[in-house]
Amino acid sequence: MTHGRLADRVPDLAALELLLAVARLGSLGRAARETGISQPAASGRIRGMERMLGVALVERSPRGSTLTDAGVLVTDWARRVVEAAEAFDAGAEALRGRRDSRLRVAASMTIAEYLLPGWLVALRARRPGTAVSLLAGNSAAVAERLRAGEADLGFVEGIALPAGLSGAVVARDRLVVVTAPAHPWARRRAPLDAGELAVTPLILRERGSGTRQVLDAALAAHGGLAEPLLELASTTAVKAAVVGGAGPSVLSELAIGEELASGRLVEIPVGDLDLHRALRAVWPTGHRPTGPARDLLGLTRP
Amino acid sequence: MTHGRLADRVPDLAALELLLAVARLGSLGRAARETGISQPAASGRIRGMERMLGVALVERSPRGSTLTDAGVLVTDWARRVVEAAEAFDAGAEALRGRRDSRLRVAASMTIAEYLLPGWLVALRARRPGTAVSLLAGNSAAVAERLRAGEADLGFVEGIALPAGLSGAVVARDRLVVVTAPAHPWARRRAPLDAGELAVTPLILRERGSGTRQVLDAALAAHGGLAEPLLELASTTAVKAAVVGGAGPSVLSELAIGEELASGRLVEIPVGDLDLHRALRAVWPTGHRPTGPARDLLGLTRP
DNA sequence: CATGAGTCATAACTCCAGATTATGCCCTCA
DNA sequence: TGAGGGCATAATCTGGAGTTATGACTCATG
Repeated sequence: MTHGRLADRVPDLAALELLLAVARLGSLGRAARETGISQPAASGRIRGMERMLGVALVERSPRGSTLTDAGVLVTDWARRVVEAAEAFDAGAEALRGRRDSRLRVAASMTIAEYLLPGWLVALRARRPGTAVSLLAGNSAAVAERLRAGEADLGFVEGIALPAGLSGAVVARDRLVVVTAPAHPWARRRAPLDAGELAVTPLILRERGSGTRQVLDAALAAHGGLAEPLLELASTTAVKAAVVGGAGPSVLSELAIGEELASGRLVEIPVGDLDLHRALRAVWPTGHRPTGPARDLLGLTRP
Repeated sequence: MTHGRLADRVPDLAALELLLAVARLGSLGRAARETGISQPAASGRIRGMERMLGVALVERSPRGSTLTDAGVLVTDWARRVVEAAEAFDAGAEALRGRRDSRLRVAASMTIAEYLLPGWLVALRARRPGTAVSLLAGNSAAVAERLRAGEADLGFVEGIALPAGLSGAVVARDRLVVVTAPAHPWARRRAPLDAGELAVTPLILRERGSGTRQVLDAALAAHGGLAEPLLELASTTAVKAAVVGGAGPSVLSELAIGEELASGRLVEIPVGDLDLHRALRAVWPTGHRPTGPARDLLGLTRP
């Protein structure tokens, strides 16, 4: 980390949105109007970004503004930030949503964290104005909500479908054995085998997490999981412990994309074990999703 | 899009960073110290986020603060925003970098847009303080810089290695035929074949883009590309035109992940055409990368 | 050419979000 | 029982970002 806070070196969201608008509309004034500020304010903000970044972003001319070469790149990077912010917003809105929402979703943590916000952004684009409420919990809690009629659609990551529920696979996920790069396993030439994994104490989430259930079931033939090395409350805490070299763990590939790409974590292949798992949308048997629930379901498998 | 600007509904980056610090450190005061503000300021900011989101995020107690259930979710979503901002920051810093940087990188647009920022974040984590400068252009420009000694490492997406350069494949990419969901091709049952693709006018980037070269070469046996329907200057403009229903296009899968997931674009399978392409790191033959260039190269294939 | 409709920049003023310091209460632990 | 860590409230300050008003420039057009 360079010294100096990130916020001092990255323009705020309003400025990034403004830049996207300028790129799209080709004029500071039009972008200003679209974002609801005055033209001088827009001009100033863009100028401020250019000063902050030390690079000219837009070419101003008496008949409009176009992006410079650097501006094109910056705008693309800005778009990623704005997209992440949109996912945040969609998720937060659902979290705030009250009981009377038109679509009440219950989802397991992994799905709520990594997949649902994107789906909600898409739903918002396709069916604007759909009020969504979100409740996150483990598979049992999701099933309970559905059976009690307190949720219209659920998402779970277990192996078996909870009793009384029907479902459809909406995505696949794979559990991955990971260690810090310095761990001895990272230097193995032969893949790990299931027996070794079963006898090794791992860093895991608390009992009841979907990840842990699937893993335990997959290792059943080898005696099941060893007693955990550490039990932590959140996936993030587990990742931090593994990166810190505390020991190996098994995590969803959804959770570790960034860490693998940057080399902070290393994947350890396992020879004789299939750790794929299905992520399912679920609903009470007999109550096929309708209305907004059906819309959302439709989005999850393009 | 809901009315009301995104920036009014998503906390600013400083607040999100603060939240991550609270999650990590378990105390408002410690998080405040780490982020360089006073404890009351931190308390106020968190309170402000909770008011903005309408959800309690942290459980305050006389011996520290821990995240609520909702807080865990929000923190995870916040982390995505912060990571995107870090990529933005790393990219922007490189863009601003001057000639005397320790590592001068030249990259094609696609790589500079989608892959390089992540690599730079990782490089910064592993070799803090490496000054990087970035220059983006097409393959020919990258090759020119390298031969002139004005860049230490290049990244290109062409088919053939430019003369005088050696390289190593660092990633693979696939070109994808896409249309809006309403386009007739989206309702086909049989995959498209190369002959059809070759005679169909497409929406494309301007001549000279790596994507267009690869596509033209792949279709050479079928008479090459038809005259384009539209020629646009940026990938973003192409995407917007396709989403708007102007016609089909062929784009890198790196560029359209979000649009495919949300259903704004539809992938059209092509039966008899392999549109994979290699993304390569390149350097002048005989000058194997050393120092920072070697560090960066090492990061690109974990 | 003169005019009007675009564009963007500059200037003067206002205002509030978010910072600071100072302080108090609460809990825990030695 | 006092010390220390943790959080909240209160009073105050300030700078960034907004606003309106205006001017300069370019271009299409009658």
